[in-house]
Amino acid sequence: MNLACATCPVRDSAACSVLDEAEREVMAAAGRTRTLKRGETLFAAGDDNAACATLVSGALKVSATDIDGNEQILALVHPAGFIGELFAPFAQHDVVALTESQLCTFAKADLNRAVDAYPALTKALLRRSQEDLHATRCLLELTGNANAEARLAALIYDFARAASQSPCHPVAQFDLPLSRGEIANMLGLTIETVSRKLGDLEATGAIRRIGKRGIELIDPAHLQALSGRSRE
Amino acid sequence: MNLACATCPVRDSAACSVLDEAEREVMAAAGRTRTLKRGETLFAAGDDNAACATLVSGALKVSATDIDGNEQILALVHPAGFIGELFAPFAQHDVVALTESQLCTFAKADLNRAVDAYPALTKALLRRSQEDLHATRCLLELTGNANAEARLAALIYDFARAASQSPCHPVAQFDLPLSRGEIANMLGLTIETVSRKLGDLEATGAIRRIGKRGIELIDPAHLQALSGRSRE
DNA sequence: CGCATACTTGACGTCATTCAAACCGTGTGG
DNA sequence: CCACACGGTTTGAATGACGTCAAGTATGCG
Repeated sequence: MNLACATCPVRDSAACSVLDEAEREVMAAAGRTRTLKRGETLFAAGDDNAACATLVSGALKVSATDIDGNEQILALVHPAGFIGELFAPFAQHDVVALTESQLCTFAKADLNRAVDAYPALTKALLRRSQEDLHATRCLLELTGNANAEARLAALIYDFARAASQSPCHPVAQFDLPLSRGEIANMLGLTIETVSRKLGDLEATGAIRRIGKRGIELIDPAHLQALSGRSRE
Repeated sequence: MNLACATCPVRDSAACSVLDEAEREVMAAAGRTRTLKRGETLFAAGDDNAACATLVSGALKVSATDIDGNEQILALVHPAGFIGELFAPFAQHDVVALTESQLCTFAKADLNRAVDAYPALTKALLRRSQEDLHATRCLLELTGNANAEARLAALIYDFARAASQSPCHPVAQFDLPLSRGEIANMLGLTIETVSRKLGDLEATGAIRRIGKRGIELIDPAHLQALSGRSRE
């Protein structure tokens, strides 16, 4: 199936938005759309020829699995995000869909050709890569010092902002995109601790839980204070 | 002072190595060399117009400081490494010299011009950025699950490999580039725990301590096993 | 209805932190 | 030369936060 750039929801925000019409058509001819259901993997660590992709809709997780089989979530990918290790011969991590997701995939060789042909694309990918780097460092910062409650507060606050249209204001109510286990894997905690601290946050009036996944922000300022992060 | 690319030790490995002679001369005209003593900062979080730089010799740390003044080391920079957030208006983190270091610095505007003019440079920076991203994710993986001993074992093993010329074989003896406090900040531990676990590693015969900073690898395989990482 | 999966809750154990004191190498001044 | 102070490090004992193990409670699906 061919790409439908004309109706693409991330047409103006993904890396390919910097291309002109002609360039975009060449890319579209090389790419393929793909749909992943929740839990399906785009590629796994060790795969050679792992594809590159732009996420059109849905959400992905980038994760590593250690020798004992414990998963650690290293990053989340939101729509317009780019996946792909252009220069590594083998994939370093697993990439799995968190929800039903649509992607534009490109063979690594094709994308490398595009990078050589279209400098603006390279620059756009560099920009995304630096943003990814920053996001990863923020997560590192969070899991390095903070206690369980602060980690959870920060994650909830981040999700509340990600769920919002406006870049900086959190939305009042949203669904967690991650299961308890995934939250635990992301924050370096256990399922039980996540569950308990969620209970604590609810008891102190910072949030309210709505079903399993739903969260309502009762006291966003308190949450933000707990998370120990003023700006960002 | 102007750049002396002809005698530059990272001439063939830094991002600028992809430039041809003419391009390199233009870059050299825009850049300045700079020397930092241990503890001097290249730029601090919040600086606008923070410079970009290639590290020629020495070592840097990238760190964040939280509200209580706790430092967290997010990355180390080795020679040929590149520093600089091209697209962010303000610096996100602090960058400080760990040892006396030589750098080539460029104003952000100049580097942006170079990126627009030389696609090969952009691609080289993209490659470095993806490598940085991978390194940061490895650190995240380490601090996420592992216990104090495993973190320390992995860090020591990494340093032993970094100190070696050959990419993958650890050197038998080397000096830690970081103080106990910096190790603690990097691994999300306390000084005391680092000190104790170093003692444990010595007691079990994995390493031998030589003075404050020196480390001799007695049983590298044991170290690697402790670190819980088979490949990489 | 019965089973599976995800989540919650409780009791207990453990590892890292905290607080405190001692130690060591180095530089400074008497 | 010695005394002393100072930063970095080591060591010890007690506390506490999070993990582990285990049981119990939804929620959904065949």
